[in-house]
Amino acid sequence: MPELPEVEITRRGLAPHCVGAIVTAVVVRHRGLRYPVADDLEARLAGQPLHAIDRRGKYLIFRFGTGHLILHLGMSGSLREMAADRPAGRHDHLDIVFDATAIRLRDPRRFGAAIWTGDDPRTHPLLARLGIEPLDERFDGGWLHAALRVRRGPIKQVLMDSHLVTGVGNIYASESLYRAGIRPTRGADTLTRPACGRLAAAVRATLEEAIAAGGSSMRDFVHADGGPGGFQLRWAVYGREGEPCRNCGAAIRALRLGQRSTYYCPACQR
DNA sequence: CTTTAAACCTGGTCGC
DNA sequence: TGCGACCAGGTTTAAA
Repeated sequence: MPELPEVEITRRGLAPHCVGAIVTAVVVRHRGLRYPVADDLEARLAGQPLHAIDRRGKYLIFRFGTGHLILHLGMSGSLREMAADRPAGRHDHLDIVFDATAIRLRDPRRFGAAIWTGDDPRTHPLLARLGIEPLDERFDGGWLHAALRVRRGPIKQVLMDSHLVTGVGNIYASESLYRAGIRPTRGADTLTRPACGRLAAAVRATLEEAIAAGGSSMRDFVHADGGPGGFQLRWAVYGREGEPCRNCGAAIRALRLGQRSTYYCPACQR
């Protein structure tokens, strides 16, 4: 479900409800996430003040008094703030309770993760080697051009490598490449410096627009308050095989790249 | 070192 | 209606 914009929207939606509050209880209903949820998570969190919620790529980092809870929403996860006594559904695996309200993790496919660490979370093996944040000002044409020089393979797959650039998922990769006028199959090391400038700007603009629109139109995405993701944004190419390009009218094409659906306009993207 | 495929898991959709 | 095949926003891990 979530790429970087959805994770960021979740972060912003949750923070006002719980930053500064103290954890009164933790409920784990299913410990079988991508990694087993630690048996002592409840004991670790109880009584802890929540100082902040940060984001690194698609990971959320909850900063508590004595350590950090690293959460990932995987493919189908969502986090919502709600009344603590609201009945839990089949896929509601984790609650962090602050008096009368709770933050609830729902994740049908259970590709998500909830990991406690007492150390600096940025040194955690899952986070330590993540690539540049695409919204970081250092992410620009020059940076991208230098990075792509040594990368083989289709630009779309390279763009989705979280150890190069973190947060760009399958949908936004297709959308950004369309915006930049670059074909997903183009060899990453063949992109010119100007093309890299267009691509870096396109990635940034696509992500920022999605955040501003409040979560784009992901199928299952729900806001931290439970409202729908807002359907203000429509994809330019994603999921539109056979439909006309909004720029030139050509039929959008689909192909598979690294076992992932990929969409592009054969006329606008070279 | 790089690049690619398999694995994790549930649920929805489509064709027969 | 049922059943199997296939698809879905991610990322690690193992294999080549």
